[in-house]
Order: sequence, then C-alpha cells, then structure tokens
Amino acid sequence: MSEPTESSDPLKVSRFTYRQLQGLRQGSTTTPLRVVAHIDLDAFYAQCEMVRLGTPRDIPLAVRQWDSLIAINYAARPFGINRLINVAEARKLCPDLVLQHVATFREGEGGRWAYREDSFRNISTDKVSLDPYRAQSRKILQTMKDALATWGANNTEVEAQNPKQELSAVLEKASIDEVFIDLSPLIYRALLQRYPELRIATQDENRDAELPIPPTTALQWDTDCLVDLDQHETEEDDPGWDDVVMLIGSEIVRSVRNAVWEKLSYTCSAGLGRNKMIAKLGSACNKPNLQTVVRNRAVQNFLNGYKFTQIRMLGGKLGDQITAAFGTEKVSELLHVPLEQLRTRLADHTATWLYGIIRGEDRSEVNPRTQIKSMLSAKSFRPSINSLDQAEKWLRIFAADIYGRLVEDGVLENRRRPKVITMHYRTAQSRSRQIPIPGSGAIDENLLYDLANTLLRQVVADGQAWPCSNLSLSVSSFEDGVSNNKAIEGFLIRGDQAKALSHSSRPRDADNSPSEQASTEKRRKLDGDGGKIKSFFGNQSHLEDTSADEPGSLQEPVEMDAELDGIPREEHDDWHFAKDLASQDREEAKGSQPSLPTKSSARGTTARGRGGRGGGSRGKPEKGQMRLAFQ
DNA sequence: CGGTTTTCT
DNA sequence: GGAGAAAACCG
Repeated sequence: MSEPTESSDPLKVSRFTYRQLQGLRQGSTTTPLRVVAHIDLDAFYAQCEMVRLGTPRDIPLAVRQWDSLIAINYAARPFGINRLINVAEARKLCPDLVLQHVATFREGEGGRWAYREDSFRNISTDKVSLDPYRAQSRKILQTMKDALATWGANNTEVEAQNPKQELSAVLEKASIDEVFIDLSPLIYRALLQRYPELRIATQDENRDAELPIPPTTALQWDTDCLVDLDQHETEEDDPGWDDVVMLIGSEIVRSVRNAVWEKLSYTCSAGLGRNKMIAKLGSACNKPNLQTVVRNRAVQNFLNGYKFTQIRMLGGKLGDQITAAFGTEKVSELLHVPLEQLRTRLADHTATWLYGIIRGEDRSEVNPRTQIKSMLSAKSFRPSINSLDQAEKWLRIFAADIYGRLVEDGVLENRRRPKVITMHYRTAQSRSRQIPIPGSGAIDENLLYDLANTLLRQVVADGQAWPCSNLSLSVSSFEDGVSNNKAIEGFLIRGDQAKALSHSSRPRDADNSPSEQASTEKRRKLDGDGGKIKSFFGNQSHLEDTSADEPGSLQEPVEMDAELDGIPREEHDDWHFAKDLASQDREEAKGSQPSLPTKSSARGTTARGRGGRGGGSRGKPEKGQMRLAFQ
C-alpha cells in the first residue's frame, strides 16, 4: 500500500478490512467506517412560528417570552438581534421585527393553551406552553424516520441476502430540535449494492483481509460543506472507503433534510462525522440550511480550530477546571499534553476521555431513543407568591399541562406511564420531594393534582415556605406498556419474525393530531398558509373532561376490552413479563460502553428496596430505553 | 432520593 | 440573562 500506483491497480488494497466493513452492520462504535449524523433545526422555535404564521423566510422574526427573546430567525440576525437583548432593544434595532409571544396556559383555563395577544402582560396569570413546538418536533421526527425507512428502498437485493439484518438507521432524539442518526447500517447496505466487489469473502476466516480499493478517484460532494483536510493530507490522494461512506451518508442526510423541507417546510443543518461529537460540532458549522462533512482525514484540523470548552460536557465546570489546570482553552495546545500529565490533574477516566475526545475519538452510541424520559412544568414567580392558595392554582395548571402531554405520549392507551412525580420548590433555598405514582388505575389530571398537592404539603411543612420564587412539577421514570394482545405477541416472537410483524401491527401514532391524518399538505409557497395553522393547533384541551373517557380518541381500536381506566391485574403481570423478555432481547445484541467523563461511573442498577408490590420489575440493566416491537 | 450540573431555545 | 425544559450525574 506504499506504492505510488494508479488507483485502479488491482494489486492495491484498501487500508480497511472486511471486519471494519462488517462493523457497519451492527453499529459498531469503533469501526473507522462509522458514519453518524447530527441534524439540528435552524432557530427551531422561530421556524415553528414562521410556519404557523406563514411568514416568509426573509422577514425578521423572533419568539418572545415575556420581555425576553428565546429564538431569533436568520433574517433577524443581521440586525444585531440576539438572545441577550429585550423586546424594546430589539424593536429599536429592527422596527419591522415580527415578535411572536409563545403560547400560554392561563389560570382558570385548565390544560388549554393558546396564542394570546396579551400574554406578555399577564406573566402573573399565564404560564408558557411549549406544546406547539413539541408537536412540530414529533412531526419532523416522524418525517425523518419515514425518509430513512424509504431511502434506497427500491433495491432490496442485499436485504434478501441478509434476511437477519435489519439494516436500518438508528435515530436518537437528542432534544426538541436535534437528532443523532447512526447511518452505518444503511450505508452498509448501499455499499454492497453499489460495489459488488465488497460482497465477496465475508467468510469468517477472511475478516482481517483488506478490502479492494474504491473504484473512484474523485467524489462528487454536491452542496456539502467540506472541512479542510489535516496537515500532510491532500485532496489529490484517492478517496478511501472512509470517504465513500461519508459521501453516501451525506446523500442520505440530504434526502432526509429535503423530506423535512418538502413535507413540513422546515430547514435544518447537519453535520456528518465518524462519531456523535464530530457530527454535533459539524452541524453548527454552516447554518442555516447546510450540511457539513468532517472526513476522517480532516478531523484533527477540524478540532484544532476549537476551544475544547465548546465540546459537549466541557462547557461548564469541568472545562474551567481543565483550563485552569493546563493554562489553555485551545484543543491544539491541549493536544501537546501527554496522557500521564492529564492524569495528574484529573480523575482517571476523565483524563482518558479527554485525551481521546480532543483527538476526535468518541465511542458513545446512538441510542434508539425517540421518547422523552421526563416531563416538567414550571413557573418562576416575580414577585414571589406567598400562600398555599396561590401555589395550588399553579399546581392545577401544571397538572393539566403534564396530563395533556401524557395523553400525547399515550397514557390513555397504556403505552407508557410515569412512575414518579416530583415537586421542586424554591424559596431562599430550594427543595424537592417525590413520591410514586400508584401503579394501578388510570392517571388523570385530578390524580396528578392530588399527588402534587400532597407534595406541596410536605414541602411547605418542612421549612420556610414563603415567599416562594419558583415551583415546578415533573413526572419521570417512565415505564413502557403495551396496548393490546397483538403487541404482546410481538414481544414473544423473536428476531426475524418480530420484524415482519413490527410493521403491520403498528398501533396508531399519537404523534399527530387526530385531525390531520393524511396530511398531504405539501407545496408550501413562501406565503399563504396552506392549512398549516389548522394542523398546528392539533390537540390541546383535555381540560375539564375529567369525567369522560372520550371514546372518540380510540379510533382504530386496539381490539381488546378497552380499559381506559387502568390495567387489570393479571394483564399487568403479563406486561411485566413481556417487558423482561424484551429486555433480554436487547441485551444479547450489544456490548456497549458509553464512555463518558464521569467521576465514578459505578452504573447504579441499584435494585432499589422498594417494599411495595408494584415495583417488581427485576433488575433491568437498560440504559437507553428499550424499543417496543412496534415502535 | 434529593441535589447539582450541563445543555438548549 | 432569565425562563422553561430535559438529561445525566453524584453521593
């Protein structure tokens, strides 16, 4: 491989092996051919409002929360508008700025949020609702999933050869407007399709043999932004397979972004690289509406341009500590510090992690997680509130808010339910209290309110209660449920068969508002709203319907004596059983190690005593939540 | 279980 | 800088 021969020389081999190629199938976190993408919606809340209002892209717009700005679109940025300034200053800088206040809940109106003309004058009675953005986020996520599922679907030849492989991309929702995607399996499939020479010799004996070299001398990077190569690397060198996989990844990401634009009118930016850290940094490089590719040969050059404090996890205390210890914030300078020296000033795994991370190494996996792990509803009081009475009013709103979100999440259908409810309470100092949510019976607004009230009493009883400057309620420790017998069967069937089933027994998505099922709303034309406003106001309410089980919401019934009010006992047990099986299923697949900079990562799995009966779910060493067969 | 840190809009 | 939110970590 050291000869200066022509690229098509059949004697020349790649520096990559079949083993590394195979790594793509299972989502190995160490193969140099891995490709991870990070996709980030541009100024997300601002775009949501632009879409909702039909505001053209070149009109400056900002999203307002009381007197502050929480999102600024790209048209407004040249005016010098940023998050730090207030509304008056923003108007001064840009008189034509469209200022849209976030939707709010209002005291006495239960769980119904609305966009109101006067919300910014009602900070004392209103509470911010981010529901509209969550709803958009769900739609975008679904669109991305669909795009990934259909990418290259016209050719199933390779799948036929590998009936056991799923070969689909893993998508992790990282926040309301960001996803990570491990494109490796999809790219593996494409590679075998496009380069039949890679198919041969996959017998186990040959795993460490080198691959043939790619049959190309130049790659067409389309509209991608390429990060410059490292010193001593040159564009004249023929591309390696690690370049080819990036190109394919880039093609996939472009099609995903295009789907989001065509179907929903949102632009996003993306980064592609060999791991999550690189991808994440990359996506922020060229905004808005562009994608950045960091090839392996460009990684060090790329990182050298950064302060390490901009790398995930190094933005806070840890970053400061490192800066202080080594007298620099620059990646390029920290690079000269040998590992042993890092060890003298930092905890052991922190040092190891840091050493790798500034060299572009990150083996954290993309978790197949698209669902939220906790829900919180909060309010800061200025001025502070001073009575139990006032606090209870907010609890009503919090309970309604969270209940509405639980409904979206599928509590009614028993798909998921939280096990714990927590209250945070701030006076001079802050306190919190949590209690279990009873595992039997339906969760409704009143139950949440009653539990919250119990917590409030506790918290008020055990310290200086007033004045209170901040109050919040959250639910967490979600447990997966199953909505019907079909789904449980789905659990019991393993491997290949489960896959076949998984597509057919898809239980309605609560992702979309019931109103817009076959949303064939394409062709947004910069102005004029093509029914977007309607679709935006999808759900809401679940307000004073504490009595009814709104039968209408269960269209496409889940064939089983619908139990809207709790799971019958025996069934509940079945459900735990199915859960454990699913757990086992997942374990066999992976040998994962997140490798994060922790002080002492003695991963809990603390088999909590928990005297009660409900907590029976025996040791489940799951980190990212498990995926239901139908999800 | 309760507090803290980090990240994001 | 503040408000609201979510996740992960720590002891």
